[in-house]
Amino acid sequence: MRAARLDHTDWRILQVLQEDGRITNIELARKVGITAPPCLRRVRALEEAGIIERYMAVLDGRKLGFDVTAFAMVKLHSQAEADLIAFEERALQSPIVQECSMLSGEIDFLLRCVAPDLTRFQSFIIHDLTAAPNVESVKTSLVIRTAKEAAGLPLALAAEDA
Amino acid sequence: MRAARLDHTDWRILQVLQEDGRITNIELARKVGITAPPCLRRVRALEEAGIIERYMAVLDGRKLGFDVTAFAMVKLHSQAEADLIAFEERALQSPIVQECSMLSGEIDFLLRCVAPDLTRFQSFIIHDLTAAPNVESVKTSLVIRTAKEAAGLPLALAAEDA
DNA sequence: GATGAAACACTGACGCT
DNA sequence: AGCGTCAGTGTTTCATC
Repeated sequence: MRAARLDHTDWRILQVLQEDGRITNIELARKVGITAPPCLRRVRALEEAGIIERYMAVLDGRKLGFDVTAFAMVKLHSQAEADLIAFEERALQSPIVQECSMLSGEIDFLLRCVAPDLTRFQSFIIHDLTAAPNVESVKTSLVIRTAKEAAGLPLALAAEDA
Repeated sequence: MRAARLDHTDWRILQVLQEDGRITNIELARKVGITAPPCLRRVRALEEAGIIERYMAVLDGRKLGFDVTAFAMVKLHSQAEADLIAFEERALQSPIVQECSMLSGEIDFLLRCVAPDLTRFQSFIIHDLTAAPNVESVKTSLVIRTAKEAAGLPLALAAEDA
């Protein structure tokens, strides 16, 4: 589903809400140059359309004891659709998997993983990934540091027509 | 910096706010079983401590015209700290780079990229990445589908002591 | 898109346990 | 230390133009 055409105000609303999801509607309205009621109507419409999927608090994993972030690159033996889906569903079972992307090319899946310690991560890799059916190989890389973490979409790149 | 010890209520607050960053304080308080004022005090403390980094709206990239998501795996010639930092800073210049992680192992950097189309993505890879100093190789993989996108931390894994 | 009004939420001060 | 009650202020949200 593609959205109805967005105007400049909508883009600015999205930009601001992506930066600060808890901004009050009044301040948001002020920032985009309209008054509160139409601003709220626009936000609701963007939510309805699924353009705004949800709002979330971004937490600091390190401060909460998630000392390990890692990527797992998975190759499967079979790339038949049913087999891809089967693997995906299995990967999603684990709370350790934060993000699961199906890729084109040599690697079939890239998993972003978070764990409290290496032991838990390793046991996930061995018992849940390597041991899963159809898995040919799993290569893991620990994240040493993350410079920019899921910062949000670069809306300026797509808002040129508004 | 490590945070002060969190109790069960704090963990539930984090869990709820990660799910719904725009929940009203009153409803949040109700969900975690206390009244609004102490609940708000806890939230503010969690923000102060940097445990809650920020709040954001999660947007649907596809509906906004970001048809391409891809990962770029970069190897450098030199892994000296200054060279790693130099590359990182350069990568962060581009709005296309959504996430930039320094890795251990063969691959030095993994970049999560978003672009409106393949042309823009390709031009980024060629002009900004491959042409950058110290870059040995860049391998890219397009994301065919994302099953679970940066869903947030699996707080249950770390909250066992509270 | 703006105005005004009513319902609701936020957030301070204070007392309690 | 931390929770709860109360009350003033600001915000959300609806009807209306």
